[in-house]
Amino acid sequence: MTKKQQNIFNTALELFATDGVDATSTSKIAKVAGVSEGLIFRHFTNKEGLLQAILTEGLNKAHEYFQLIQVEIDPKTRIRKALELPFNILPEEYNFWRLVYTLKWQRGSVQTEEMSDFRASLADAFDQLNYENPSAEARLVESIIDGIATEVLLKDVHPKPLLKCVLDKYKLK
Amino acid sequence: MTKKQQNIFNTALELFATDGVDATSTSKIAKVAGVSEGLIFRHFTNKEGLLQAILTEGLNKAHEYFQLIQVEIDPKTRIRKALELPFNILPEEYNFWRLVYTLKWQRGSVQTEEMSDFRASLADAFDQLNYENPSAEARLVESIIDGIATEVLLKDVHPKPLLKCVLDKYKLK
DNA sequence: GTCTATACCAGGATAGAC
DNA sequence: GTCTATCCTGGTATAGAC
Repeated sequence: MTKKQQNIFNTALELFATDGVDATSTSKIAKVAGVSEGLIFRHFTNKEGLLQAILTEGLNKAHEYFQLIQVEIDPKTRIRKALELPFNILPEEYNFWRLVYTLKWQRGSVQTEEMSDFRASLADAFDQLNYENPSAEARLVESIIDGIATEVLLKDVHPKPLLKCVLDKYKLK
Repeated sequence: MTKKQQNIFNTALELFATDGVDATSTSKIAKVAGVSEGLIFRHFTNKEGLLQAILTEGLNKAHEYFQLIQVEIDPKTRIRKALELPFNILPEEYNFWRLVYTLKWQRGSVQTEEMSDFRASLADAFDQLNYENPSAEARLVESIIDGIATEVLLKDVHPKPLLKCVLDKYKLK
């Protein structure tokens, strides 16, 4: 990736995340990135291509995080690490996740394959701990993660006190 | 509201919710609603006015739900009713809530005034029950509600098993 | 790799007739 | 209250020069 290509990539991510993909024009991306509009299309074919480039790059990284949790053998630790996920989002990753959460509502959730692995490994953990309904528990954890992530990404306050409350509910600590 | 005005209102809500506001053109709304495009502007001034009309109508109804919870005196019942919220969304209301959740990510959450009342009444409930950090608990409940609502609205499965799991965490039954 | 110029179309919005 | 016709802007995308 050349310098200017990176510029396009980064400003597009920023603008897509804050204003939404549809509300972000290629001309604005070019202007903010300090680049000619034509260059966007040279490098990324079209606006959709630019979006896809951003998504695949970010999802690869994200995939690693999820993997790190699934390899955890102790069920309690696995659940705890999952619940800690939204509290460990790095500031550099905010834009990406805001984009992902926005897109959920229009294009359907991005990538379902690795997410179902993640859910399965959570259900397995709850099963080991003899919870009554492991798969429901797994779905609940996912929902809680989503809910807290939303709070973190939108309110921009790092809500450490919340973590204590959640872990408490699961008698982890 | 005349018949056609209602048509515009309803199809706009539907399209806004599924495709997003920006991706929904006034011409498409007109076409689907079986109405001339000009009529939209006669009735709602502009696209933004149409959106606002939809939002204020829906938020008034929503406000009532929240009020119903806040008047509940027993703290346990109040918390339980709050947590039940996402499970009681009516199918007719799906589009509205999908729209609201979408807009969160671009325009900032719609109306913060009545929501902070709601949060305060939750914190108060936790306070009465001698929880360690009532305000954090209140925020957590809100996050859980948001997370589950997302699950309900996007996956379109009514996840009753989840309810049992959540109530369990709060020792409500 | 990058820029300028430009084609082309679609979107929001208005005017005026019925 | 409703429709048709139309204007104008701005958005996506391409061509060709440097």
